[in-house]
Amino acid sequence: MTRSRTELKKMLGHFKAVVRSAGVKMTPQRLEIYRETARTDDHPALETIYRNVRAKMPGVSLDTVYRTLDLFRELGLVSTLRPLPDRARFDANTTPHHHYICTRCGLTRDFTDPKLDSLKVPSAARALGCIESAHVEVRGLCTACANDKNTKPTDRTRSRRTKPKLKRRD
Amino acid sequence: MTRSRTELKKMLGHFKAVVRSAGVKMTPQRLEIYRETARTDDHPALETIYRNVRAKMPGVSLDTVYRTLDLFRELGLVSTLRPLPDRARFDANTTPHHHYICTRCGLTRDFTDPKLDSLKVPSAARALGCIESAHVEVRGLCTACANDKNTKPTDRTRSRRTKPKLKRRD
DNA sequence: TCTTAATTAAGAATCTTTCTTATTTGAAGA
DNA sequence: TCTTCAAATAAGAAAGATTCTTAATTAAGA
Repeated sequence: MTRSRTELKKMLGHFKAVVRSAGVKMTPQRLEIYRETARTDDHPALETIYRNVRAKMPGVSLDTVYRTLDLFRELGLVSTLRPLPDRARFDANTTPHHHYICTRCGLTRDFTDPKLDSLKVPSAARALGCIESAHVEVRGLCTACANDKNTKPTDRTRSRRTKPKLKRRD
Repeated sequence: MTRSRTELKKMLGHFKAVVRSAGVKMTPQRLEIYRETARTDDHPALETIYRNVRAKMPGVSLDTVYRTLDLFRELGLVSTLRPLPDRARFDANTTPHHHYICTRCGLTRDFTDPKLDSLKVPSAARALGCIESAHVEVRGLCTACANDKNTKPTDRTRSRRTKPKLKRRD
């Protein structure tokens, strides 16, 4: 679903303000990658973004798209439907429950709550198709990560790319 | 968190019943992979399961773990924290909203609902760490997939591995 | 026990993600 | 506007994750 012209303009304005105040450079690549990500509400996969950006800017490298989307995520400009990077995780608990996920180390814990279990799926969702399951996903910084800056990431074999520190202003 | 012996025994019973009624073979590899997945509620990544299974059965191949967990998912014995296979998807909408995800084609749609937006995070979740966000994830078969058995998967470049059809009994 | 289709191991192939290096460039200050 | 330089980029290599191919093994029904 394509976003309206006015909505897109508003988002682009916000994008530019965030980039400026974060003290990172505004490049044509970043502008185009943001524009493409914001163009629709389809939640495009990275490969789709890459393909569409290249149609306009043939020289853009795949690595730039990875780096840029990761930067956008740090700046809060985009979110990902799962913590990136992470792998699929498996859950043998087939009873209704919900998840708490640490955005830093990937720790994933079940929690239950009677009120949430009987959660009503609104008609806006039911209109999209049949419902198989509904659960709440809570994200945050787990206690261990909050306490210890050096906690080892859980269940993650690959280390994060080293990035230059963001110079935050104001 | 290790599951209690009684709970594990109950889950193993369920596992065996499902395998039998689905008409698929019970193999030592499957039993061990299930046992390992059900042993804790840590939501292990595939690589963790593989490592632990190999400690007991050194010959098991990585491919078998992939195939087996995918089978378990089809049988409803395990769920994954994201539809498998899929890639990270990006979302430039930074306002509160929720997601509907089609388990077949990966279609991902936003929906909003005032009641869900003001969703209270229960203390069971708050005990695990600080809260950055909370949203509802609804899964099901989207209208297009329900209508058309040949809908093309959205935004997925790789085709699923061809699998033998499950012979369902009863 | 015998038979056979399902399942597996092994390794190759493919795809995804990250890293290294050399080059280019945005933007702040002269 | 010009200069400067840290930040950002392209290109390709490397590493890692996932799937496929093939041949051998095996679970489970006859």
